[in-house]
Amino acid sequence: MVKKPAPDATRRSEKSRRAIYAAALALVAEAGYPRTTVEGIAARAGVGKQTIYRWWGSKADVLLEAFLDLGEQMARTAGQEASAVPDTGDLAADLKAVLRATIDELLDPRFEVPARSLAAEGLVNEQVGREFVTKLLEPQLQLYVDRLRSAQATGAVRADVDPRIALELFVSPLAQRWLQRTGPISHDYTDTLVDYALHGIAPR
Amino acid sequence: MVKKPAPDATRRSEKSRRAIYAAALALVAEAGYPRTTVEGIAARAGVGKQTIYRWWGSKADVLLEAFLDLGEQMARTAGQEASAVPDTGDLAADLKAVLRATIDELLDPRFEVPARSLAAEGLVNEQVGREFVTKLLEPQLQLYVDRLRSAQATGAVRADVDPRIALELFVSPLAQRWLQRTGPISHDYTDTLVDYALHGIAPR
Amino acid sequence: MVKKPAPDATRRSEKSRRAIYAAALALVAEAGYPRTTVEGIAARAGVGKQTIYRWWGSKADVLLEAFLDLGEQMARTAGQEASAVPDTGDLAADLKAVLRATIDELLDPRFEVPARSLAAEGLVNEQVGREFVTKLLEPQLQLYVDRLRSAQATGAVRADVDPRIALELFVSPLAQRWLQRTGPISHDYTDTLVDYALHGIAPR
Amino acid sequence: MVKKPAPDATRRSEKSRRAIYAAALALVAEAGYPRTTVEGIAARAGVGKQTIYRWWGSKADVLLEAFLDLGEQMARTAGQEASAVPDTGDLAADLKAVLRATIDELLDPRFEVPARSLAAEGLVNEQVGREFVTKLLEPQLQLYVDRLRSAQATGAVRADVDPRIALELFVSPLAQRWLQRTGPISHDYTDTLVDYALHGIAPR
DNA sequence: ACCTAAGCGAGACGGTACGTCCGGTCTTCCG
DNA sequence: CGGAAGACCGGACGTACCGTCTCGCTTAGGT
Repeated sequence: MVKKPAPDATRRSEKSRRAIYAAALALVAEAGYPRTTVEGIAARAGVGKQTIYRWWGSKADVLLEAFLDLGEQMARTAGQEASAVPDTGDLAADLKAVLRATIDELLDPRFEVPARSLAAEGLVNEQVGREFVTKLLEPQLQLYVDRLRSAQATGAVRADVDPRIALELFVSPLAQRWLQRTGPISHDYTDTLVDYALHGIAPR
Repeated sequence: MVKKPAPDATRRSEKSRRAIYAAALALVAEAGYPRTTVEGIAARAGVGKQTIYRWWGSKADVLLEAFLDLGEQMARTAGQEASAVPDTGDLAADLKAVLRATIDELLDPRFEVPARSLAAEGLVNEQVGREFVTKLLEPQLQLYVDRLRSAQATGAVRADVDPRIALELFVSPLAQRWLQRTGPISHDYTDTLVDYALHGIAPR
Repeated sequence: MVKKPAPDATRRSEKSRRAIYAAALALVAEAGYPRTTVEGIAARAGVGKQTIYRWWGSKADVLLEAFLDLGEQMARTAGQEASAVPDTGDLAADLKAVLRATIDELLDPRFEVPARSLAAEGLVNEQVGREFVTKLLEPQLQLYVDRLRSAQATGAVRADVDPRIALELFVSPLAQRWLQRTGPISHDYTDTLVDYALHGIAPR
Repeated sequence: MVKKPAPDATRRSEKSRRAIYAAALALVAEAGYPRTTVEGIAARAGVGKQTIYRWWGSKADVLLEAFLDLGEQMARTAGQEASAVPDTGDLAADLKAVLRATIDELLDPRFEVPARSLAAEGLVNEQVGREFVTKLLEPQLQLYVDRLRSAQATGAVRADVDPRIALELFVSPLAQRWLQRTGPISHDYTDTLVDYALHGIAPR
């Protein structure tokens, strides 16, 4: 197998990298993913196409990193409070609060278009999908795992429940409604999901 | 606004339509969605490109109809038993059975590649997404709604539960694991989902 | 060799034929030859494409016949005086008069565009070229042959001169200037040509 | 008016340019002008279509330049003897010699097909026509003007004759017979033309 | 007066080429 | 030597026409 003689990352232009991220996000937001082109990103960033191909393998790669970078920036700006599900002792309340915040984020157009675009690419392009899940989705889900384990310690969740599966009861429905537009998403909706998930739909 | 003078559908070539469906599905299965081209479909179907553009607006449109057609054919071939969730009186068993069958279908490569491709396109292209949901997804989900309502009548599900939301507790997690590859899917997994959904994760 | 089962000319629609001629000439005049299409002619004439292909082999054929027809109509309208070079006894004057009239015709846009188009097609398409020459050009040139022969009888032209070649001395220069735009054409110019042709450019 | 941001000619690929010329001439010679396509030229030259459209505006433009280039090459190869009409003092002999050589060239298929094609295009497309005349035809004709002027100096041609018109007496007939196939072309024919042109067709 | 076979308008069809766009590579020159 | 610029080969796009092929529908004669 022939491999490119990997470029020297220490000499990489930070300015170009940032310009490319900005251009990629802007173009996706303005024109949508399919009408965003590598050529367009290069032109908008004032960068040669080769500079993009030198450091990334495809449009999807660029956007993925740009989006990760955006996430980091936002996290740094907003402070650290979001890096965990709160633990007030009231599991239902904690989950509802986080899901309400998630809804607000999902509806923020700065996130929506690139996130949706990456998710779409990830469905079809396994490599992008894996990275998307590993770097973006799974870390978020792990926070729920942590909170559920803590709830198991206090007896708020049965000990024989698998937290990684349990979290899907309320996270996946929201994800599907948002991604596939299978239904409206609202604070009431996620509240209901939490209630159903905690106590089931069968008579108690 | 300029509109094309809609072609005369009565003179449409049935042979071409079927050949196009077959070619589209075959190419998507072989090469994947992004490497499937309108030109390729036309060539494989032995059809002029214009014949595709005359009746469909895009690659996604063609594939959507081809997939719908495939579904109808399968349904016709397989008989009608699949058009409803079974109702043996044991809700948990019925749901588990249907979800196990769904898993088998999701892993059938004849379905997997085009379904995934259409779903991906639907994330990003709202029009395709709406049609995908309306024509394919929602009719399936409605079958669960029916079964849950029947369960409410027998008291197996609480009367105050919204069936359209309740079904997402077990359907959406499976959908997400399959679409986004966020985890393995197995019969055990869906059995667990049904148990959690029916009785909740909190202590009873 | 397979031959089409020649259509029955007796049942041919005269109305369609005339409409096609008119449409062809109009389109060539408006849009130029290369942008005139069989489809366009058919649409403009309110005729099916097959009706054109049934009776003609190509766009050039249609235009050629349309132009011949136009010529006949003009001739019929204008009377018969133009079907011969006048013979007043003064050869130089007769030739100059005819050439002046020819210039006026060449500059009439109703003739110019289709004539030029047909000539162009004829350069490259031998079949069209032959027909163009045989049916249009040669009959015109024959009139000069007749006049020159008459001049030979009166001694105004040497007996050993070949009239078919001699006429080219004044006709071909005009034709070339008009067709290839190699120079301006005017009454003075053709007068000069006649003088040079009659008496040569060498000292007498 | 929107204008393309003119490409940088200094970075143009000489190899591609030559390959395109060669392919264009070969295809025109083999298949004729109307069956020569930009796509075909690109494929034969091993070049992207865009490389053609970047530097030329149309098939005719390409062929015109290819033909000019061919002319230059031939001239460079053959030496400079052809860049003037010979001047032995015997005007009739000089003209006859040049016209005989011209006939040989006109019948050389390497010249015939592209020249005829360009001429045809030039009849209908004024821009091509102007360039064809300016760059190819007029420089050739100018050589006759020079020779005729020299003849006027020696008294072999009358001083009041316009050489630019006079040359058409023998050049245009040949041109027309060749282009429009209005008659056979031979050495005898051009000899006759020169005789008629010099001394006229009227009795001396 | 009816039948039937043709021409006819219409336009869908399998194709070819158009001129444009963009992907990914390669080359040139600048800092 | 990284980067900007952009020419290059390739290949798909969506459109325009080509010439062929049905469709019904007139519209004749021939019976």
